[in-house]
Amino acid sequence: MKLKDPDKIHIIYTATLKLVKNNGLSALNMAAIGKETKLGMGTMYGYFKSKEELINSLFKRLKGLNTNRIYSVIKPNAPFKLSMKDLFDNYIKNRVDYFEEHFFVEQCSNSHFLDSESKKLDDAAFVGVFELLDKGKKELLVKNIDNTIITAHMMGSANELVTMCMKHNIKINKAFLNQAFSLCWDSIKR
Amino acid sequence: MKLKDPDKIHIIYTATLKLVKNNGLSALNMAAIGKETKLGMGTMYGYFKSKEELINSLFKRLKGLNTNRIYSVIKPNAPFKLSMKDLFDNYIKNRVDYFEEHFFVEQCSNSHFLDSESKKLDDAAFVGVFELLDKGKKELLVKNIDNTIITAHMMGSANELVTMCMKHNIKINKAFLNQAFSLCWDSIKR
DNA sequence: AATATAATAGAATATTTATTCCGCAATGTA
DNA sequence: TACATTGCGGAATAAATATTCTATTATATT
Repeated sequence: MKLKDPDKIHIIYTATLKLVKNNGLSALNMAAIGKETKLGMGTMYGYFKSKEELINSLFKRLKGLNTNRIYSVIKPNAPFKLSMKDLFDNYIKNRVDYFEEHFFVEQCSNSHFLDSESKKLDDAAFVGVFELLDKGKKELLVKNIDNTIITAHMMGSANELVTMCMKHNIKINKAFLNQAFSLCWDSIKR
Repeated sequence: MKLKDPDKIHIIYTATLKLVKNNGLSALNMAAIGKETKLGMGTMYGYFKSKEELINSLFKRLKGLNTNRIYSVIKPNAPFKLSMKDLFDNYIKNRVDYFEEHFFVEQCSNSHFLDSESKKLDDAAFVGVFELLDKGKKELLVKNIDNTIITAHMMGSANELVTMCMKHNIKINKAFLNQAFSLCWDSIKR
């Protein structure tokens, strides 16, 4: 007998990300994935029982990966401002390096494709920032403003900066990161 | 003879916004619009020659409306910080009051539905902020950081704040606006 | 009120897209 | 090498959706 090719799922994922980046989630269809991967319909449906399952499966995988990647950078006993800067830089670097993935996740978040399990995952991403902010507040380094507001402010800023850079083809370097972080730091510092 | 009902376009627009808010752009279909408006297919196709034209027509209308609404609040000779605060408050109020409209615009921006004309419109929205920032820099009130970065920072922050409020059902009041603005102001002030 | 014209509803059709099905190919096992 | 089993491609089918068509209705004009 023949065994399933362990690479095919990855191949399908990669093609899906590329297609969504180029045409948006709303234009994604199985025929296009088949063309891009050079796989037959039957093959794809051997790995995913529907288009919806494919989308949700990829979404969940990416959510997990990205959450790990982002927080892994915080060093346990580093001073607060440094942790903040590491997190900020890493977050932006991540958004750029894995642009396609983030774009896909964003498109899914506002679509009708996500099942309830995926939607849950979609929420629990900010926890690590909250913890860090609490530490900063304890040390009287951070304004006494609700974590939700501060987090929205910083994440929103970071996301929009990346979107803007991708749009205008701006290369992100140290100087850029320092300027961008200085805006965020000055906004939250006590 | 009978004349076209001048309200129908508006009725179709309203239903479209509602449906996209509830189910996302990718789930929008003409049958659903027909059901929501209680109009027949033929009627809708009397006003729009295709689904694509309907989407683009609504997109263009909203882009124009919103750009006007946002900048109309700036008083010509007000001091810089006050102009900034007015703009900020008004922008957020606008995002909340016209949530459906902004959501629709956002969904369209990342879809394959927009024609080239719509895409152009999609860009030219930040000009007013740039002008204001230049004024602030001339008065040495604003950090000497590229306008694009500052604007992305502030817009990103404002947008995410609104998204967050809508998600957690947080009511936006004066205190909230002041806190949110204080973050932004401290980040850009020299 | 009668007529002509255009709007309208919704069924019929065309188109697009998801999913299934089946013959063939590949490869583990004996 | 032969067999059994499962993977695979892609045509066939099903389902969803956009668009057109036509009989009917409404109303400006006379």
